[in-house]
Amino acid sequence: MPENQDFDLIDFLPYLLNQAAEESSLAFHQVYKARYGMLRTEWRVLFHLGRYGALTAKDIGARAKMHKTKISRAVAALERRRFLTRTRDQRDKRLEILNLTAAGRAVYADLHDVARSYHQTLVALFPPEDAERLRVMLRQLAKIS
Amino acid sequence: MPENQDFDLIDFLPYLLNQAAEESSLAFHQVYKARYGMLRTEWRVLFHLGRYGALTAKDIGARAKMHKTKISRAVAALERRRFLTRTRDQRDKRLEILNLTAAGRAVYADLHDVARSYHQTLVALFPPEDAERLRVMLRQLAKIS
DNA sequence: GCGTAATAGTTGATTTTGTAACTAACAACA
DNA sequence: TGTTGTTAGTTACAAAATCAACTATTACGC
Repeated sequence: MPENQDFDLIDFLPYLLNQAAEESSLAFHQVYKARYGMLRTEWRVLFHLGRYGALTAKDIGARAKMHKTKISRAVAALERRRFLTRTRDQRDKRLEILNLTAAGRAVYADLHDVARSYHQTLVALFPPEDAERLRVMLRQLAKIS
Repeated sequence: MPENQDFDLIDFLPYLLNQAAEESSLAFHQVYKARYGMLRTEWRVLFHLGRYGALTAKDIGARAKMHKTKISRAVAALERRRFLTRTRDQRDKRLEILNLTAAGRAVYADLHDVARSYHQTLVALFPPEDAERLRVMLRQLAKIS
């Protein structure tokens, strides 16, 4: 059984993904940092709440694959800025239901627009069909269903 | 000019790339952590030295897009474990030429093999042609500055 | 119901990263 | 030559991530 002796670590998929992820995150990261002083964790929490509506920290953790301590601190930071509110679930008092405030939704709308246009410039690097295949493959690798 | 109103942040390319990168790095990360107690920065430095031979910290920074302080600390850690040695360049005494020791090369060979087989299981998720396109697209995304 | 295990979320201690200031060596040029 | 600017690399301090322990609540087995 022939081993592929040509394997080059420079093409190691996790490494390539990392490089592409870091490079492509950079420009957008500048925006939410400069405009709203947010960290990546905070942007992610905001994004999930804006995208899916009311969620608990646990829900966000499951969807975004973020550790609960990161979420806890991000939620606290967003609450301090009045971008979200917490409501104790009366059925299960361990749960906190998180909701964006009007201010939080405005930030979400703004960043959503920036993200869309940035996404489009990235995707324009490739023929539409390839871009679509990339999307599907990345989802598969991320195990998002 | 029609804006694409269907844009869904869940398909935001930097986000997808991040998720895919993290998910796909995980299993390999466990290996170098468990076997050699290495951090990701240390593995990256080792990988570049194993792949390209003698380099300076500056070279590694340019190739891996790592910040010099990360490299400095990773090099110090690898030196403590006797995985590499430093030699002052006599032409330019600011430069330190880094070389893997025999022990370092053995670690590199081991991890290279693990990476290769892991890479192959990942790539096997896709038809060869798609995998190749993925590789090309990721390289392109990694070069955006 | 009672005791034990599991879950949601927070907090504190430790580790790692990021930022900026620093040393030492080289380069450019008057 | 000497002054100024640049580069390689380290270190100190601040920010953030990770890990473990903790509280409060719910679920399960009996």
